Amino acid sequence: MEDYAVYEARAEVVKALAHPSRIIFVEALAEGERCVCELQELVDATMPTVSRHLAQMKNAGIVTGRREGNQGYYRLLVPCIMELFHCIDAVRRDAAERMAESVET
Amino acid sequence: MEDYAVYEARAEVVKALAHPSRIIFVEALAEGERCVCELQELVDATMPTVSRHLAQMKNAGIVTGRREGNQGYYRLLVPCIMELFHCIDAVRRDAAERMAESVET
DNA sequence: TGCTATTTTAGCTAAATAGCTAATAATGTC
DNA sequence: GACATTATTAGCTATTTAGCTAAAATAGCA
Repeated sequence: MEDYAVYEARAEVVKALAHPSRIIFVEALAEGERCVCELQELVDATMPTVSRHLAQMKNAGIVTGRREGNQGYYRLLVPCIMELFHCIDAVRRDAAERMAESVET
Repeated sequence: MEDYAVYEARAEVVKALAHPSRIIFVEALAEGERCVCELQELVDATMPTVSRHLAQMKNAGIVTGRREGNQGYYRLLVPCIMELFHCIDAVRRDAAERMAESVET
């Protein structure tokens, strides 16, 4: 309760990952820099929507953007975020196992 | 785009962590099982609100709950989630450094 | 300058999330 | 059974988030 700001800050970063499209972007950016147009092709959304997602991720400090010519490029600032997804996939597998068990029981 | 469901599922788990109170609960539960009343004391919210947060986390497969007497106990199912917070704190430190640099420059 | 391509911002609406109070369950005790 | 305690669920309102279209930047090129 005392340094609640720390938890709010953490939540901001987590929120910046809490959307299917943004997770897809992180996964793509983990392999290297991508331009906005490439990222758009990965999801079913308009360019403005993609741009806003990227802005949110940038604001949270997850990615950084640069401009080259008339197109924008983004790259992942924190590769360790990929480990999170491995962890999450483990969570999901565990949940699936518990479901299976409870059916048996 | 083809197995979009995987990304939606991941997003559900991430969303279940995307709130200051829920992050506080995860941190507390990382140290061991806690009853609902103990968790409530950690945050500024009513019992129903705490209960809903815990239900969401349970639904996402992050925690599991049991009843003993007339009080409920929860425990963390996936300790690796704590690594996420270390990663996030690193993200925040990096962001702070970049801020400092951009001021100098 | 005028035109095109790419990205971002503005302004709006619809949907999701978070919180409360009140009501209901579930247990334990007298 | 009556009552107290703890937790959950229901029903509601306020805030936040996500998406779109339209408009505005930004950069390249004729």
